[in-house]
Amino acid sequence: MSVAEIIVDVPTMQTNRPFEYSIPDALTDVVEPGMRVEVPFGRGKRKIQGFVMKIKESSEFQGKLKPITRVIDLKPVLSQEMLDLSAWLADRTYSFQISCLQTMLPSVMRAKYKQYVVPLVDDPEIDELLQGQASFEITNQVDDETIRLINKLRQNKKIDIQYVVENKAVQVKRQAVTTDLNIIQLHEQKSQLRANAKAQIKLLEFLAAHLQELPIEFNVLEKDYGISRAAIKTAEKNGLVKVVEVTKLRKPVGITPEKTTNLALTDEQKAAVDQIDAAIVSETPKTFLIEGVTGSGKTEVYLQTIEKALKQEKTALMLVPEISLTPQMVNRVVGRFGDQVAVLHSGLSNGERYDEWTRIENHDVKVVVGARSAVFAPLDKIGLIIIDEEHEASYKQDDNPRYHARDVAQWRAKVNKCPVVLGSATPSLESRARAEKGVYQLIRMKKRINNQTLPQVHIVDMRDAENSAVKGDFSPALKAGLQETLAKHEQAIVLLNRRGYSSFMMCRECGFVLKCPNCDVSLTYHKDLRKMKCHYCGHEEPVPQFCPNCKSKKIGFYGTGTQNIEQQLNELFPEARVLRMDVDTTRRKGAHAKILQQFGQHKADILLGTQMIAKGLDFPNVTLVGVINADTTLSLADFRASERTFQLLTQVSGRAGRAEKIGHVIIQTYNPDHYAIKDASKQDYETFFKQEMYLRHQSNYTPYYFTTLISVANKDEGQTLKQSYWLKKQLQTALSNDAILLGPSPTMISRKQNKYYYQIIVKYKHEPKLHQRLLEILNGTQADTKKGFTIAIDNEPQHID
DNA sequence: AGCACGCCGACT
DNA sequence: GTCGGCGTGCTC
Repeated sequence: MSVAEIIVDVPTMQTNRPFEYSIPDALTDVVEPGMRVEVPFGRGKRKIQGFVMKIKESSEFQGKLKPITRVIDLKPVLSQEMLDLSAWLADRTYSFQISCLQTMLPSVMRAKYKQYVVPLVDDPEIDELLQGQASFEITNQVDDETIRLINKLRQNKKIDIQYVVENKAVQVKRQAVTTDLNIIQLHEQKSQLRANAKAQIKLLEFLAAHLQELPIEFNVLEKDYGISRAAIKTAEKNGLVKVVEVTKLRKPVGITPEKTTNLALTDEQKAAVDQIDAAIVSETPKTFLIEGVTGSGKTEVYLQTIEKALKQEKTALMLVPEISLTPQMVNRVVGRFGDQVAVLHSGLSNGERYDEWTRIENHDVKVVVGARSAVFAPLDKIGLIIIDEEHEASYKQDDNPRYHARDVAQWRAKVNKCPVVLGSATPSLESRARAEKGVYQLIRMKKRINNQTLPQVHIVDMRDAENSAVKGDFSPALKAGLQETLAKHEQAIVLLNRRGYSSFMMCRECGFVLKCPNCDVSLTYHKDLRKMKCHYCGHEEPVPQFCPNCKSKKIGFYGTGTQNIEQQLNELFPEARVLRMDVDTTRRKGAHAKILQQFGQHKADILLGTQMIAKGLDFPNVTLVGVINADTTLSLADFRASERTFQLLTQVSGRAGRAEKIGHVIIQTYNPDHYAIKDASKQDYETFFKQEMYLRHQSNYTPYYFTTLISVANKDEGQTLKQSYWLKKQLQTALSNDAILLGPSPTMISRKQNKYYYQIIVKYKHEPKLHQRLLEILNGTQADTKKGFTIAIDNEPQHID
């Protein structure tokens, strides 16, 4: 009898390993690795879902193996590649393998557990509970008293509890018509019908004409061809047709764009395509980094290399940040590859997402475009993986499993023997540094296609007298720029750089920002303590009354909202139509795309928004981009602050004047001399890279050091601190003297949902014992998790807050 | 997660 | 003495 190794759906540290089950005779040859099965688990009668990882002939287990009770899938839902990936991912992200397996599948495929009370004897108490029903479902809304009653009844063997594992994924089934008759038989049958059987004749004619497309759904026949249900039923009764059920995949609505063909390539594009094509053909799993200025035509390179992969009978995966997954972007890919493309974006309903997943799994598509989680698309024989805007922080998932899509892509590339292409105008420091070391192959694209000129960038020094005298947030220069743009009936984008809700202190006189003396990051204000604090080392100092640099009293907290700016715009330009795009106006599904569409159709003159308007949009009529406060990201208490600022400003500047009109960019800042702002205004990535690398080196940050962040949360602050210090000690004993251990320090919002948060940061170069120790810590603190401790380990965090 | 086992306090 | 609190440990 064969045995299956199964990862069970119990997300705890102690069950984070395979459990063995016997495969009953009836299921031999049915159970395969990658299938989901139902198994009994624990002492009770509880049944849970599990993933079959491996099948073997015998077991070492001392004890009696329980049998698999049921298979949930007819065929495996995960390939061997994905099963292997789940193990690697769990280890790397310090998460449960079951969570990794679950995240690879569409959310509707997550098991749903139900419990029912089934009566065993007649009893008045049971009757009251059942209310005349045959069974009673125990949901989490059942009150404690009823639970107690149920427990009592169970102990007295008066009732039983039945566990049901449900698969939520439901495909829409529709009735359809088909026939066994061939075309000649259909014509024979038709001739035998009475002349007044009009509907029957029409049906048979229709079938004869559409034999290739059978089965055809009832509702299509009814709506598009006027053939009634009654007519079909009659034909079925006479044995002319058959009625079958088809599973209809919900194809997300979308207008199929015009078919496009390859564009002519510039020399730079051609060189890029050639290098990548060569790697596709030779099946070399290396990583390319395309550093291409905005407008250098990266997308065309992606499209033509995807085409190459398809020509090699391979598939392709293209990842794009969620916010740039706009119709514009999608249409470019769908326009080139038509219905061979599946798009996975957040706008899909769970059902639609599942259906797209099924289409990929069935090999109905060859190209997948999607955001972060699309990296788990069930594609076979991948020939190319592209990650556009590779520097985007959203490629890292910020809850468990905390994976980075880039790492997963590279893992899959190795298995599939295919290249990975990372593309960005502003690569992340990590990636660019790896290219420097020759780990990645660097491809630079310095020229904009059609020799488009770069926009003219004006940096406005907000410390100047004429600017600091202004009441609102608009400098005279920006006001004049907007005025002029409106007069020419062109459009403008106004960016409010607002990230997080940290409040830091800045002097409006000299631009000085209060920083930590040890960590070189800005101090943030902690309301509860009324003090300025550092997130890294925990250093704290009182709130200054005057600027430590210039002694001015104009030092204060910094931060403005989009609504406030919108109001100012309305007052300054009452005739202008302003569209606001921020978290409030884009909460509804599809709202984001709708706003952009409206703006594209020139239904507004000014688009006002936060980061989300900076990404990959192409509006030819936009000739002015204004940045209200370039410094906000700069002053974040995060070592990536300069990098983020540079990226944002470069991206947003690229939005202006993409057509024949010259673009203008106006950047308002209190730090006009800061390298991130200066370099961004010149779109000079290389200079920025060198400067930033120097500073990262000075202060021991990524990419010179690896970072791991360990955070603890608990309702009791004292307990949290105690736990944090214990953790620090545990880490210390595993680390060499070269590692840097920071904290524990409270997080930016040290209290969230009545829980206190503390974090420890480990910076290291080579610590072979660290990984093992972190796993031990997770195991050792398992019991504490039950007591309300949340311990999270984040490998290479994207932001530290 | 659930469930059992087991060791302490407050009740018939 | 026993009922039941929840703290601890195991589940193939």
